[in-house]
Amino acid sequence: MARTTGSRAAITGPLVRRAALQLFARHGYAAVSMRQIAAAVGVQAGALYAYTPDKQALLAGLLVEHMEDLLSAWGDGPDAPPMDRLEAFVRFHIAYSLDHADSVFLSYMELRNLNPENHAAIAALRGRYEDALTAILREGAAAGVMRLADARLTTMALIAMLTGVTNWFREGGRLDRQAVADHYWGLVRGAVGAG
Amino acid sequence: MARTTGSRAAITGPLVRRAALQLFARHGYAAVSMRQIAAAVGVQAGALYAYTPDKQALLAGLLVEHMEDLLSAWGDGPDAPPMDRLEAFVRFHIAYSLDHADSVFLSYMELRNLNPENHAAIAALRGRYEDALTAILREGAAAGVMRLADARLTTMALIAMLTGVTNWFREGGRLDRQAVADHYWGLVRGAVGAG
DNA sequence: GTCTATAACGCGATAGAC
DNA sequence: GTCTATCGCGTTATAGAC
Repeated sequence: MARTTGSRAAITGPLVRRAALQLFARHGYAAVSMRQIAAAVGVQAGALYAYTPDKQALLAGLLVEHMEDLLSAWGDGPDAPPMDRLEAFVRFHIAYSLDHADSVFLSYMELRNLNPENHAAIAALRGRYEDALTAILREGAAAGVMRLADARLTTMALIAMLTGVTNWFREGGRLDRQAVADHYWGLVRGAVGAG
Repeated sequence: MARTTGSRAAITGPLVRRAALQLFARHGYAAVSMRQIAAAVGVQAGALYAYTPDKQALLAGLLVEHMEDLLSAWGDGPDAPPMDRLEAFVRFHIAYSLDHADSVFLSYMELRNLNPENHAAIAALRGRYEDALTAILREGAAAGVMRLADARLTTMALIAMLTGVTNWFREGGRLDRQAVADHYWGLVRGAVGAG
């Protein structure tokens, strides 16, 4: 068994990523310096380069990690009726977005700071997530329980609507999470012609 | 009549703002240097300070200008029936967002780079725009032609959905602007219970 | 694995000539 | 109004000690 006493790599690594995520989301990738990240973790700037080859790889790693976590968290039940699956998707997407607001915001805002390869990788992962909703919508339309003019457009529209909850929702505000999710589900149900 | 021959202030000023808007939208405020903006305009960096006291005032000016233009472009017809006004809002918002994609993106992404006073000014202008939609929804609900659980939540949800069109719409793609607007209007109609 | 020190460069902003 | 030149500082990234 390897001796790790005295080494803090196992905890410093995640700390670096957590600090970078928070700072990037709050101030923007370009506005955050490696020194700020290091200070948040409690190490010197040079030490960060033991955990990432450079600043952009740090960002790309955060976004890949986020998309993979999102995809694995969405556990669809492919045998359930389409309306049940749609409701589950709506409630899942809202809850996940609110629980991971920093990651969600970052993965919408900082795509432009990725090089082409990293950008393509993230876009592909996002496409798989969108496909999950599109599949539900197509099944619902085929089963006659939803009325859709265009499944792909509806996918993009609904995801934008649901993700937008992060722009205004505040814990302890007029509506709690349950009420917000209920209201969004009502809007979605109407939008897919199942009001 | 003042002599202006030899002075290019009248054209350089707008050029500076146009270049800054494009670069800020493309790369992010923090990632763009005054030297880059100057190069895009064709002057030296120092010359920019004849048009703005500093970099942040340049950003704030762009955002105020955008919100004021948006508000004045939305010419509501308060006497029309609520469903007609809602349809007009949907089509206006989509068209305006696609026509001013850089400004729209910037005013969502770079609020955090404003100081508190500038931030409050922009938020107030945005609130007035949101109020316009909320008013339409409340009238529709009162008239019994819309069914809404919560007018303010619906406002935020619909604006996020409509603005999201800028994330995926591409000129010359599968759907043209007219088709996109028609489909979004169908979604909105269903969402407000008037499907 | 983390430190100090530093290389190499770009930044926002200003001063003063024209 | 625009230029050149410059100040003072911050940046990413690396080198080498421990």
